[in-house]
Amino acid sequence: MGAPKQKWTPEEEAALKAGVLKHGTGKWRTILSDPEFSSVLKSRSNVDLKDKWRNISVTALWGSRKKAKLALKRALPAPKQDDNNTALAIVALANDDERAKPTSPGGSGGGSPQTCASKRSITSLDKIILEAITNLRELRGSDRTSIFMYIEENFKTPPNMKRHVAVRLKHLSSNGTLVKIKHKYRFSTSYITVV
Amino acid sequence: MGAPKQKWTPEEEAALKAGVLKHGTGKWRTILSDPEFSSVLKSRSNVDLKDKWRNISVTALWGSRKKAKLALKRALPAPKQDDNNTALAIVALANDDERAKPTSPGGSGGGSPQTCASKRSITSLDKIILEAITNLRELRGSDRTSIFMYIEENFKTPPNMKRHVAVRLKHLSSNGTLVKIKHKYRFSTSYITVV
DNA sequence: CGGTAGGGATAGGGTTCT
DNA sequence: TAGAACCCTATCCCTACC
Repeated sequence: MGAPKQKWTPEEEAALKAGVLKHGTGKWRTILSDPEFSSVLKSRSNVDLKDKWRNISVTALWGSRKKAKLALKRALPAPKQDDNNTALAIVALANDDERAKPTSPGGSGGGSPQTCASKRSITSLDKIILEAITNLRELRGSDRTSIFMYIEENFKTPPNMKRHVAVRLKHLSSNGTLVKIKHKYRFSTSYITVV
Repeated sequence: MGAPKQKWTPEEEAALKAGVLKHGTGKWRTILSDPEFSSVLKSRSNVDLKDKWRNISVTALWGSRKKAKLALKRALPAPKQDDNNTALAIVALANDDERAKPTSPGGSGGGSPQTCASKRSITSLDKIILEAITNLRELRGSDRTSIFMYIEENFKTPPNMKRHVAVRLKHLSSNGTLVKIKHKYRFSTSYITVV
Protein backbone atom coordinates (compact mmCIF):
# COMPACT_ATOMS: atom_id res chain seq x y z
CA MET A 1 0.00 0.00 0.00
CA GLY A 2 1.20 3.44 0.83
CA ALA A 3 4.47 3.61 2.63
CA PRO A 4 6.81 0.70 2.15
CA LYS A 5 8.44 1.53 5.43
CA GLN A 6 8.59 4.74 7.30
CA LYS A 7 11.92 5.00 9.00
CA TRP A 8 12.15 7.05 12.13
CA THR A 9 14.00 10.30 11.76
CA PRO A 10 16.30 11.59 14.50
CA GLU A 11 13.81 14.36 15.13
CA GLU A 12 11.01 11.95 15.71
CA GLU A 13 13.12 9.82 17.95
CA ALA A 14 14.12 12.83 19.97
CA ALA A 15 10.49 13.85 20.31
CA LEU A 16 9.57 10.40 21.49
CA LYS A 17 12.31 10.39 24.10
CA ALA A 18 11.27 13.81 25.31
CA GLY A 19 7.69 12.68 25.44
CA VAL A 20 8.54 9.69 27.57
CA LEU A 21 10.57 11.90 29.84
CA LYS A 22 7.60 14.18 30.25
CA HIS A 23 4.71 11.76 30.45
CA GLY A 24 6.28 8.40 31.20
CA THR A 25 6.23 5.14 29.29
CA GLY A 26 2.94 3.66 28.30
CA LYS A 27 1.35 7.08 27.79
CA TRP A 28 1.60 6.91 24.05
CA ARG A 29 -1.69 8.55 23.25
CA THR A 30 -0.90 11.29 25.74
CA ILE A 31 2.45 11.96 24.12
CA LEU A 32 0.83 12.08 20.72
CA SER A 33 -1.73 14.60 21.93
CA ASP A 34 0.82 16.85 23.56
CA PRO A 35 1.14 19.89 21.30
CA GLU A 36 4.82 19.92 22.12
CA PHE A 37 5.31 16.72 20.12
CA SER A 38 2.26 16.32 17.97
CA SER A 39 3.69 18.19 15.03
CA VAL A 40 6.84 16.14 14.83
CA LEU A 41 5.02 12.88 15.45
CA LYS A 42 1.96 13.64 13.38
CA SER A 43 2.56 10.73 11.04
CA ARG A 44 2.91 8.23 13.88
CA SER A 45 0.29 6.31 15.80
CA ASN A 46 0.31 5.49 19.49
CA VAL A 47 1.19 1.92 18.56
CA ASP A 48 4.09 3.18 16.49
CA LEU A 49 5.37 5.03 19.53
CA LYS A 50 5.09 1.94 21.65
CA ASP A 51 6.93 -0.17 19.10
CA LYS A 52 9.66 2.34 18.59
CA TRP A 53 10.21 2.73 22.30
CA ARG A 54 10.49 -1.00 22.66
CA ASN A 55 13.07 -1.03 19.93
CA ILE A 56 15.03 1.81 21.45
CA SER A 57 15.15 0.05 24.78
CA VAL A 58 16.41 -3.16 23.27
CA THR A 59 19.03 -1.32 21.31
CA ALA A 60 20.20 0.49 24.38
CA LEU A 61 20.70 -2.80 26.18
CA TRP A 62 22.57 -4.69 23.55
CA GLY A 63 23.61 -1.97 21.21
CA SER A 64 27.14 -1.22 22.17
CA ARG A 65 28.39 -4.75 21.97
CA LYS A 66 26.94 -5.34 18.56
CA LYS A 67 28.34 -2.15 17.25
CA ALA A 68 31.77 -3.10 18.44
CA LYS A 69 31.35 -6.39 16.68
CA LEU A 70 30.32 -4.71 13.47
CA ALA A 71 33.21 -2.33 13.70
CA LEU A 72 35.59 -5.20 14.10
CA LYS A 73 34.17 -6.88 11.06
CA ARG A 74 34.86 -4.10 8.70
CA ALA A 75 38.10 -3.15 10.34
CA LEU A 76 40.21 -1.64 7.66
CA PRO A 77 43.90 -2.08 7.39
CA ALA A 78 43.74 1.43 8.62
CA PRO A 79 45.84 3.02 11.27
CA LYS A 80 44.72 2.18 14.71
CA GLN A 81 47.18 4.67 16.00
CA ASP A 82 45.62 7.71 17.35
CA ASP A 83 46.91 11.10 16.71
CA ASN A 84 46.68 13.68 19.39
CA ASN A 85 46.07 16.75 17.39
CA THR A 86 42.41 16.29 16.84
CA ALA A 87 40.98 19.70 16.78
CA LEU A 88 37.71 18.90 15.13
CA ALA A 89 34.90 17.73 17.26
CA ILE A 90 33.27 15.01 15.30
CA VAL A 91 30.89 12.99 17.32
CA ALA A 92 30.05 9.68 15.83
CA LEU A 93 26.49 8.64 16.31
CA ALA A 94 27.28 5.01 16.37
CA ASN A 95 30.85 4.53 17.35
CA ASP A 96 31.17 4.12 21.05
CA ASP A 97 34.16 1.94 21.33
CA GLU A 98 34.27 -0.36 24.22
CA ARG A 99 36.49 -3.25 23.55
CA ALA A 100 36.56 -5.44 26.60
CA LYS A 101 36.70 -8.33 24.23
CA PRO A 102 39.64 -10.65 24.56
CA THR A 103 40.96 -12.22 21.43
CA SER A 104 38.74 -14.97 20.23
CA PRO A 105 39.54 -18.26 21.93
CA GLY A 106 41.10 -21.11 20.08
CA GLY A 107 42.62 -18.81 17.62
CA SER A 108 46.27 -19.20 17.01
CA GLY A 109 46.37 -15.62 16.17
CA GLY A 110 49.67 -14.53 17.41
CA GLY A 111 50.47 -10.98 18.12
CA SER A 112 49.18 -8.21 16.02
CA PRO A 113 52.09 -6.54 14.38
CA GLN A 114 50.79 -3.05 14.27
CA THR A 115 53.72 -1.36 12.78
CA CYS A 116 52.04 1.87 11.98
CA ALA A 117 54.69 4.31 12.95
CA SER A 118 53.43 6.44 10.19
CA LYS A 119 54.81 9.83 9.58
CA ARG A 120 51.56 11.11 8.24
CA SER A 121 49.21 12.52 10.74
CA ILE A 122 45.73 11.13 10.54
CA THR A 123 43.04 13.06 12.27
CA SER A 124 39.76 11.56 13.31
CA LEU A 125 38.10 13.38 10.46
CA ASP A 126 40.57 11.74 8.15
CA LYS A 127 39.48 8.37 9.41
CA ILE A 128 35.90 9.24 8.78
CA ILE A 129 36.76 10.34 5.26
CA LEU A 130 38.56 7.09 4.61
CA GLU A 131 35.62 5.19 5.98
CA ALA A 132 33.32 7.11 3.70
CA ILE A 133 35.34 6.34 0.62
CA THR A 134 35.63 2.72 1.59
CA ASN A 135 31.98 2.23 2.29
CA LEU A 136 30.81 4.12 -0.76
CA ARG A 137 32.61 1.48 -2.76
CA GLU A 138 32.76 3.46 -5.94
CA LEU A 139 35.26 1.74 -8.12
CA ARG A 140 36.25 4.91 -9.85
CA GLY A 141 36.47 6.91 -6.71
CA SER A 142 34.16 9.19 -4.80
CA ASP A 143 34.02 12.90 -5.22
CA ARG A 144 33.86 15.54 -2.52
CA THR A 145 30.12 15.85 -2.68
CA SER A 146 29.50 12.15 -2.24
CA ILE A 147 31.97 11.98 0.60
CA PHE A 148 30.38 14.89 2.33
CA MET A 149 26.88 13.52 1.90
CA TYR A 150 27.98 10.25 3.40
CA ILE A 151 29.49 11.95 6.41
CA GLU A 152 26.54 14.21 6.85
CA GLU A 153 24.20 11.27 6.95
CA ASN A 154 26.23 9.10 9.26
CA PHE A 155 27.71 11.57 11.68
CA LYS A 156 26.79 14.64 13.55
CA THR A 157 28.45 17.41 11.64
CA PRO A 158 29.47 20.75 13.08
CA PRO A 159 29.23 23.85 10.94
CA ASN A 160 31.84 24.30 8.26
CA MET A 161 32.09 20.58 7.87
CA LYS A 162 32.17 20.87 4.13
CA ARG A 163 35.22 23.04 4.27
CA HIS A 164 36.94 20.81 6.79
CA VAL A 165 36.37 17.85 4.52
CA ALA A 166 37.80 19.72 1.59
CA VAL A 167 40.87 20.70 3.57
CA ARG A 168 41.51 17.19 4.74
CA LEU A 169 40.98 15.77 1.28
CA LYS A 170 43.66 18.07 0.00
CA HIS A 171 45.96 17.07 2.80
CA LEU A 172 45.33 13.36 2.37
CA SER A 173 45.97 13.46 -1.32
CA SER A 174 49.11 15.53 -0.94
CA ASN A 175 50.64 13.07 1.48
CA GLY A 176 49.70 10.05 -0.55
CA THR A 177 46.96 8.57 1.58
CA LEU A 178 44.45 9.30 -1.14
CA VAL A 179 44.88 9.62 -4.85
CA LYS A 180 43.04 12.20 -6.83
CA ILE A 181 41.46 11.09 -10.05
CA LYS A 182 40.30 13.43 -12.71
CA HIS A 183 37.93 11.65 -15.00
CA LYS A 184 37.73 12.90 -18.49
CA TYR A 185 33.99 13.23 -18.50
CA ARG A 186 33.33 14.22 -14.96
CA PHE A 187 33.40 17.69 -13.60
CA SER A 188 34.48 16.78 -10.15
CA THR A 189 37.67 15.13 -9.07
CA SER A 190 37.29 11.76 -7.40
CA TYR A 191 39.37 10.25 -4.66
CA ILE A 192 40.41 6.69 -4.06
CA THR A 193 42.18 5.18 -1.12
CA VAL A 194 45.61 3.73 -1.53
CA VAL A 195 45.58 0.10 -0.60
CA MET B 1 27.54 -26.71 12.42
CA GLY B 2 25.62 -24.56 10.14
CA ALA B 3 23.35 -25.41 7.30
CA PRO B 4 25.19 -26.29 4.13
CA LYS B 5 23.09 -23.94 2.04
CA GLN B 6 19.94 -25.70 1.07
CA LYS B 7 19.35 -24.99 -2.57
CA TRP B 8 15.80 -24.55 -3.78
CA THR B 9 14.43 -27.42 -5.81
CA PRO B 10 12.21 -26.78 -8.84
CA GLU B 11 9.31 -28.29 -6.89
CA GLU B 12 9.78 -25.86 -4.05
CA GLU B 13 10.06 -22.97 -6.44
CA ALA B 14 6.91 -24.01 -8.24
CA ALA B 15 5.08 -24.30 -4.93
CA LEU B 16 6.22 -20.84 -3.97
CA LYS B 17 5.01 -19.34 -7.22
CA ALA B 18 1.68 -21.10 -6.92
CA GLY B 19 1.41 -19.91 -3.35
CA VAL B 20 1.99 -16.33 -4.36
CA LEU B 21 -0.59 -16.69 -7.09
CA LYS B 22 -3.11 -17.93 -4.58
CA HIS B 23 -2.42 -15.72 -1.60
CA GLY B 24 -0.44 -12.79 -2.97
CA THR B 25 3.01 -11.50 -2.13
CA GLY B 26 3.79 -10.77 1.46
CA LYS B 27 1.66 -13.63 2.74
CA TRP B 28 4.56 -15.92 3.43
CA ARG B 29 3.24 -17.45 6.61
CA THR B 30 -0.12 -18.00 4.99
CA ILE B 31 1.48 -19.81 2.08
CA LEU B 32 3.47 -21.95 4.44
CA SER B 33 0.35 -22.86 6.36
CA ASP B 34 -1.64 -23.74 3.27
CA PRO B 35 -1.88 -27.54 3.19
CA GLU B 36 -1.57 -27.30 -0.55
CA PHE B 37 2.04 -26.21 -0.22
CA SER B 38 3.11 -27.01 3.30
CA SER B 39 4.38 -30.45 2.47
CA VAL B 40 6.64 -29.29 -0.31
CA LEU B 41 7.84 -26.28 1.63
CA LYS B 42 8.05 -27.90 5.02
CA SER B 43 11.77 -27.30 5.33
CA ARG B 44 11.41 -23.59 4.55
CA SER B 45 10.59 -20.68 6.79
CA ASN B 46 8.43 -17.72 5.95
CA VAL B 47 11.59 -15.65 5.72
CA ASP B 48 13.06 -18.15 3.31
CA LEU B 49 10.01 -17.74 1.12
CA LYS B 50 10.33 -14.00 1.18
CA ASP B 51 14.04 -14.12 0.31
CA LYS B 52 13.53 -16.62 -2.47
CA TRP B 53 10.73 -14.59 -3.96
CA ARG B 54 12.97 -11.57 -3.96
CA ASN B 55 15.65 -13.49 -5.84
CA ILE B 56 13.16 -14.81 -8.34
CA SER B 57 11.76 -11.37 -8.99
CA VAL B 58 15.13 -9.78 -9.51
CA THR B 59 16.21 -12.48 -11.89
CA ALA B 60 12.97 -12.27 -13.84
CA LEU B 61 13.18 -8.53 -14.27
CA TRP B 62 16.75 -8.63 -15.34
CA GLY B 63 16.08 -11.49 -17.70
CA SER B 64 13.23 -9.86 -19.45
CA ARG B 65 15.18 -6.70 -19.95
CA LYS B 66 18.05 -8.58 -21.43
CA LYS B 67 15.67 -10.20 -23.80
CA ALA B 68 14.17 -6.87 -24.65
CA LYS B 69 17.45 -5.53 -25.75
CA LEU B 70 18.28 -8.48 -27.90
CA ALA B 71 15.03 -8.37 -29.72
CA LEU B 72 14.61 -4.64 -29.51
CA LYS B 73 11.04 -5.22 -28.71
CA ARG B 74 9.27 -5.67 -25.44
CA ALA B 75 9.39 -3.20 -22.61
CA LEU B 76 8.28 -4.51 -19.27
CA PRO B 77 7.43 -1.74 -16.86
CA ALA B 78 9.19 -3.09 -13.78
CA PRO B 79 6.64 -2.18 -11.17
CA LYS B 80 6.97 -2.30 -7.49
CA GLN B 81 5.28 -5.37 -6.28
CA ASP B 82 1.95 -4.30 -5.00
CA ASP B 83 -1.14 -6.34 -4.87
CA ASN B 84 -2.35 -4.82 -8.07
CA ASN B 85 0.71 -5.74 -10.01
CA THR B 86 1.25 -9.12 -8.52
CA ALA B 87 -0.73 -10.97 -11.12
CA LEU B 88 1.25 -9.46 -13.94
CA ALA B 89 4.50 -10.32 -12.27
CA ILE B 90 3.37 -13.88 -11.87
CA VAL B 91 2.48 -14.22 -15.48
CA ALA B 92 5.87 -12.98 -16.53
CA LEU B 93 7.56 -15.42 -14.23
CA ALA B 94 5.48 -18.28 -15.48
CA ASN B 95 6.41 -17.50 -19.04
CA ASP B 96 10.04 -17.50 -18.14
CA ASP B 97 9.70 -21.08 -17.05
CA GLU B 98 8.87 -22.15 -20.53
CA ARG B 99 12.26 -21.58 -21.97
CA ALA B 100 14.31 -24.54 -21.02
CA LYS B 101 15.87 -24.46 -24.42
CA PRO B 102 17.86 -21.58 -25.65
CA THR B 103 15.82 -20.71 -28.65
CA SER B 104 18.13 -20.08 -31.49
CA PRO B 105 19.39 -16.56 -31.16
CA GLY B 106 19.39 -14.29 -34.10
CA GLY B 107 16.17 -15.81 -35.21
CA SER B 108 13.75 -13.00 -35.38
CA GLY B 109 10.78 -15.05 -34.40
CA GLY B 110 11.82 -15.15 -30.77
CA GLY B 111 9.50 -17.42 -28.98
CA SER B 112 7.46 -15.79 -26.25
CA PRO B 113 4.18 -13.91 -26.30
CA GLN B 114 4.90 -10.25 -26.57
CA THR B 115 2.74 -7.67 -25.03
CA CYS B 116 4.59 -5.02 -26.86
CA ALA B 117 2.78 -2.26 -28.48
CA SER B 118 5.54 0.20 -27.90
CA LYS B 119 7.23 1.59 -30.90
CA ARG B 120 10.76 1.17 -29.92
CA SER B 121 12.23 3.79 -32.12
CA ILE B 122 15.94 4.29 -31.83
CA THR B 123 17.10 7.53 -33.22
CA SER B 124 20.64 8.17 -34.25
CA LEU B 125 21.05 10.30 -31.18
CA ASP B 126 19.98 7.33 -29.12
CA LYS B 127 22.76 5.29 -30.62
CA ILE B 128 25.23 7.98 -29.75
CA ILE B 129 23.94 8.05 -26.19
CA LEU B 130 24.30 4.33 -25.88
CA GLU B 131 27.78 4.55 -27.27
CA ALA B 132 28.64 7.23 -24.77
CA ILE B 133 27.44 5.17 -21.83
CA THR B 134 29.22 2.13 -23.13
CA ASN B 135 32.50 3.87 -23.68
CA LEU B 136 32.41 5.77 -20.44
CA ARG B 137 32.43 2.40 -18.72
CA GLU B 138 31.28 3.66 -15.41
CA LEU B 139 30.27 0.66 -13.44
CA ARG B 140 27.66 2.53 -11.49
CA GLY B 141 26.27 4.31 -14.46
CA SER B 142 26.86 7.65 -16.10
CA ASP B 143 24.85 10.72 -15.40
CA ARG B 144 23.44 13.19 -17.87
CA THR B 145 26.31 15.57 -17.56
CA SER B 146 28.95 12.97 -18.25
CA ILE B 147 27.00 11.67 -21.18
CA PHE B 148 26.62 15.10 -22.63
CA MET B 149 30.27 15.95 -22.17
CA TYR B 150 31.23 12.82 -23.99
CA ILE B 151 28.99 13.61 -26.89
CA GLU B 152 30.08 17.19 -27.03
CA GLU B 153 33.67 16.17 -27.28
CA ASN B 154 33.23 13.43 -29.82
CA PHE B 155 30.61 14.83 -32.14
CA LYS B 156 29.64 18.03 -33.74
CA THR B 157 26.71 19.18 -31.67
CA PRO B 158 23.97 21.49 -32.87
CA PRO B 159 22.42 23.94 -30.45
CA ASN B 160 19.99 22.53 -27.92
CA MET B 161 21.92 19.34 -27.85
CA LYS B 162 21.74 19.20 -24.09
CA ARG B 163 17.98 19.23 -24.19
CA HIS B 164 17.83 16.66 -26.92
CA VAL B 165 19.99 14.35 -24.88
CA ALA B 166 17.78 14.82 -21.85
CA VAL B 167 14.69 14.03 -23.85
CA ARG B 168 16.16 10.91 -25.35
CA LEU B 169 17.45 9.74 -21.99
CA LYS B 170 13.95 9.99 -20.62
CA HIS B 171 12.59 8.09 -23.57
CA LEU B 172 15.23 5.40 -23.44
CA SER B 173 14.71 4.78 -19.78
CA SER B 174 10.97 4.69 -20.07
CA ASN B 175 11.04 2.05 -22.75
CA GLY B 176 13.57 -0.11 -20.97
CA THR B 177 16.63 0.46 -23.11
CA LEU B 178 18.30 2.24 -20.24
CA VAL B 179 17.82 1.85 -16.54
CA LYS B 180 17.87 4.83 -14.24
CA ILE B 181 19.87 4.48 -11.08
CA LYS B 182 19.56 6.80 -8.14
CA HIS B 183 22.60 6.44 -5.92
CA LYS B 184 22.18 7.18 -2.29
CA TYR B 185 25.08 9.58 -2.12
CA ARG B 186 24.89 11.16 -5.51
CA PHE B 187 22.79 14.07 -6.52
CA SER B 188 22.30 13.12 -10.10
CA THR B 189 20.62 10.08 -11.51
CA SER B 190 22.83 7.74 -13.46
CA TYR B 191 21.97 5.59 -16.43
CA ILE B 192 23.12 2.14 -17.37
CA THR B 193 22.54 0.22 -20.53
CA VAL B 194 20.58 -2.97 -20.49
CA VAL B 195 22.94 -5.79 -21.14
C1' DC C 1 -14.95 1.31 20.67
C1' DG C 2 -10.21 3.31 22.61
C1' DG C 3 -5.80 2.12 24.51
C1' DT C 4 -1.69 -0.75 25.75
C1' DA C 5 1.36 -4.88 25.89
C1' DG C 6 3.26 -8.56 23.71
C1' DG C 7 3.96 -11.90 20.12
C1' DG C 8 4.86 -12.52 15.66
C1' DA C 9 5.27 -11.38 10.57
C1' DT C 10 7.25 -8.61 6.83
C1' DA C 11 10.56 -5.58 4.33
C1' DG C 12 14.94 -4.39 3.35
C1' DG C 13 19.58 -3.99 4.18
C1' DG C 14 23.71 -6.99 4.99
C1' DT C 15 26.53 -11.00 5.02
C1' DT C 16 28.32 -15.46 3.59
C1' DC C 17 29.23 -18.96 0.43
C1' DT C 18 29.99 -20.46 -4.09
C1' DT D 1 32.00 -9.72 -9.64
C1' DA D 2 27.69 -11.84 -9.51
C1' DG D 3 24.04 -14.71 -7.72
C1' DA D 4 21.77 -17.49 -4.33
C1' DA D 5 20.92 -18.55 0.24
C1' DC D 6 20.81 -16.88 4.65
C1' DC D 7 20.99 -13.38 8.74
C1' DC D 8 19.66 -9.11 11.32
C1' DT D 9 16.39 -6.07 13.00
C1' DA D 10 13.41 -1.83 12.38
C1' DT D 11 8.92 -1.45 11.36
C1' DC D 12 4.40 -3.01 11.03
C1' DC D 13 0.39 -6.01 12.18
C1' DC D 14 -2.63 -8.93 15.03
C1' DT D 15 -4.75 -10.40 19.22
C1' DA D 16 -5.72 -10.56 24.07
C1' DC D 17 -6.86 -7.93 27.63
C1' DC D 18 -8.52 -4.30 30.12
